[in-house]
Amino acid sequence: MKVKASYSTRQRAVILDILRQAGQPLTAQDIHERAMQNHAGIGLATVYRTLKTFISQGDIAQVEIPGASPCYEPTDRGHHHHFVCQHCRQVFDLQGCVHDLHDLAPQDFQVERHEIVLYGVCPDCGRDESAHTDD
Amino acid sequence: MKVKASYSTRQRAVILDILRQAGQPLTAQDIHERAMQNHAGIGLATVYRTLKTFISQGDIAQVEIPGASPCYEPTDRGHHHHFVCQHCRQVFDLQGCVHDLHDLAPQDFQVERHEIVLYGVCPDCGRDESAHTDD
DNA sequence: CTCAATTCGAGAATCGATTATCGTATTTTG
DNA sequence: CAAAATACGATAATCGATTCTCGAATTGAG
Repeated sequence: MKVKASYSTRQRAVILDILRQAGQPLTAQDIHERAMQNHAGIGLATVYRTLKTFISQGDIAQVEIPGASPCYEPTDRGHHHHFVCQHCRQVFDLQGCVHDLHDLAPQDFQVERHEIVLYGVCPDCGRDESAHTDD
Repeated sequence: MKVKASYSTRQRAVILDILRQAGQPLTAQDIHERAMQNHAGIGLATVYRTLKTFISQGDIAQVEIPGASPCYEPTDRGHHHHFVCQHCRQVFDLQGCVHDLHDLAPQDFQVERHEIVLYGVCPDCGRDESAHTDD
């Protein structure tokens, strides 16, 4: 059973690059839009196909955030968590973690991993907010 | 603008009761199934309609968990978090919380709330697992 | 360069969750 | 109990995310 060959294409390079440059998780839509801007002509289907390929190769991970669309990010960023801006819906990476986290579960639960998501207002939107006082 | 009246119906009582008895967040499907068992004849549409009503009244809250279907739970349980069993996909309530959590975000982010989700194996599935050693 | 393998693009199709539709049934009010 | 307001049930429709389809284009080996 030989592993199916994998061609290196412009599209794949672009998508991986976008994700690496981003510094924050992006949705498939985000990636698609940026790909269209930077280098015209990448179909949404291709974005999904490519993400899938990279995910199975372990280069990219899907990030699911309650209240946000599924995002994708490179796997080389180590353990970290996320912040979701309730204004612009963007997802940001956070550094660090907290301990004692697994103690939240009773003894008879085996905890294998955890997710932490902070919600609030990002710096950009915070600036707007103080000006508008809207929402 | 008067607030729309709200009739008290068998269906609403049943749904709220199911949710209160459950002790853990349930999906709309879960609720529907249990409602069918306990008291025949509650449509899925009614489940959603009723959840929506209760949510707007503040009696029920929707719980979104990455990797799980949207769940619903009574709001009278105070601040708590959740555990998702990677085997049976059930969502459990956890008591307690951790501090220093909001420090994860840089100063210029306004943190308003947070979510913590632990993933692992629940007691029931852990028992099975040790017997089968499968998965 | 040539050919076979692989990938692409655009749009249709699918999927799970949720909402809308509409005729019927139930709850309130008096 | 009668009438009006509200809710129900079954199913079709919708929604966002993702996958599939298939003819055209690109890539890698020789």
